Amino acid sequence: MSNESNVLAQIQSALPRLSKSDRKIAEVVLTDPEAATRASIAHLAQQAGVSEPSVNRFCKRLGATGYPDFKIWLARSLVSGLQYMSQVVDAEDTVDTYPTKLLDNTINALMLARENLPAPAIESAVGHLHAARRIYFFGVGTSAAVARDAEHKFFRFQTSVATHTDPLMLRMLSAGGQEDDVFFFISHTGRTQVIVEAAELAATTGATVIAMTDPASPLADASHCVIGLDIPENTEDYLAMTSRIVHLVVIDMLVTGVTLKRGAEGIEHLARMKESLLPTRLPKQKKRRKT
Amino acid sequence: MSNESNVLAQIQSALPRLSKSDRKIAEVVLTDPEAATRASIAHLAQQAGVSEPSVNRFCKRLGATGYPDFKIWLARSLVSGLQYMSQVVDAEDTVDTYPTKLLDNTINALMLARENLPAPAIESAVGHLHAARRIYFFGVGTSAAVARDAEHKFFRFQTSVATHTDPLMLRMLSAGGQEDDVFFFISHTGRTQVIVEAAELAATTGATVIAMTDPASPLADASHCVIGLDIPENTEDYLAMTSRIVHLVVIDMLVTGVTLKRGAEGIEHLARMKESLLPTRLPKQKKRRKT
DNA sequence: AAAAGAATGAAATTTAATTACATAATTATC
DNA sequence: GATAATTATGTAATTAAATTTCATTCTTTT
Repeated sequence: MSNESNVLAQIQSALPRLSKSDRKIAEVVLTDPEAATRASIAHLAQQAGVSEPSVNRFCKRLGATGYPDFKIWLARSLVSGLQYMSQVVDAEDTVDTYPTKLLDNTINALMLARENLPAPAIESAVGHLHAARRIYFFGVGTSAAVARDAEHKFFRFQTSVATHTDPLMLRMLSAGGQEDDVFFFISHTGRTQVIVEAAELAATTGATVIAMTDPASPLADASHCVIGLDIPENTEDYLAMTSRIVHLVVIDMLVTGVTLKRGAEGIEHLARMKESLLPTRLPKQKKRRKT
Repeated sequence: MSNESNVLAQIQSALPRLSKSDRKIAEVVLTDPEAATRASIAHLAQQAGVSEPSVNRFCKRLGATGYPDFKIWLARSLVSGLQYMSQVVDAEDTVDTYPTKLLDNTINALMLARENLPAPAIESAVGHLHAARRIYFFGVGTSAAVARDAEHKFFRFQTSVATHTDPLMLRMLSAGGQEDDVFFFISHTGRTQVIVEAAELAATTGATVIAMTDPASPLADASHCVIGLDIPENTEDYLAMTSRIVHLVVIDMLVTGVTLKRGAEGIEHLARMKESLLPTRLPKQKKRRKT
């Protein structure tokens, strides 16, 4: 919890966990971070209705060495007009506003993930996936797309991979897990019944169960290896799931990790695969910018 | 006189006009601005071999109210830890480096897209999709996942939607296009033969052809409406396609746009759909506190 | 209901930044 | 080329700001 880039995202995500006065400070900062970078500790304390030491402690808890340092962090995360908080699209939005809102939400989710990357979990997952004889990627709803993407990527290795969304298939395959099998479950909430049940089933077999989900969820409890990501909930936002994007990038990481583990041979294999796609492409024409 | 968003450039250009000690200070700051944001006035003065008031005056001459304010300016002209250039993953990378590289590439691609958002194209696409009686999302390879995601999202409206990857199906369906049909093609390069051919076929029917692709490509030429995105090519990077992520977010935009166009009725419909998912979830457990 | 623990604020302390003033360097003028 | 005027720089004093210490008040736990 101490990466200096993006304090704002950090504060945003920590908000629910904060104490009363810390929350008051956080709110003042989030409301007008720009102003906060200019304010003295006394001014900010007064704004939030708390004491100066509280502000100081707040800063230190976030990882800064003190208030001035915190202001620097703040200034750094106020880049290029990007909105740092999760924004909800509403009926008043137009084509000039909602695309940016969605992009900003996504970028912020990624920046947040960047700060609390579960490197050990990723490393362990890479190890399991590398060693696996057979891999199943399971996800339903929005996560089904992520699972399929993972399948598509891992298919390029010589490991056998499968994805399913049918609850029956899920349960049957999970029950039939074997040593050297890896079951990889994807679920933002970790509370989707079919998925949790399948994971619990798979865990009773000798297979390895990996989950990309909320670490404080039933799915996480049922798994051997948990890739926990700090993603803002944005439940209001039923249209766009930012978590899905983060999940996809994590899949990229896993593929990359496995490729690196396979060494030269693996990298070469991928290069060959890529070459094999060339004939399906038309020749490149001169670039002509269309506005 | 005081452009706070670019102190570094300002210092750089003022360099020749500066006095002896000011120049010394400027050089120290330019050499390692990052460090300067963390240094105290005493430390910086010592580094430059000048007195503290000299540093203070230097800051004021640049337009800041004082040294701490100057540090804020400096911090703002530096961007949060994020690496700006596309980085290539190589064999030397470890679990501590490649995940961040991939994330940075993705974030940068999104930020770039954010700067040149083709709002008119999005608006026009939204109009077509809204009016459509039937929608086909076509993409192959990595873009197939994007197409499927789009299908999954648009399925929630009452419009009929379909995705296919089979070249034969693609061609057949494209040839059979009708007025009120929308063919939506997804391809990063815009040079995938199957896709280009299908688009050209579809364009000969009365249907509307939309493409999310490189604006300077055969696919773009064949389409009625082009959503052109400025995405770094990163061809080296055969593992992770950042373009795919940008495409997914654009799909989110289109879904959002159509929902907004449908007005209250549409939004309500989506809210209902979301509610219908609740019973498939296990109850939420208490959130663990994290320090 | 009591005890332990965490959170908060008042006051004291320390640290950092700024100002005032004196001295040195530079430039302009004769 | 010397001297006055101006500007630049540094030392020391001052002020402002941030931090630590410690006592008190809330929470939480048993």
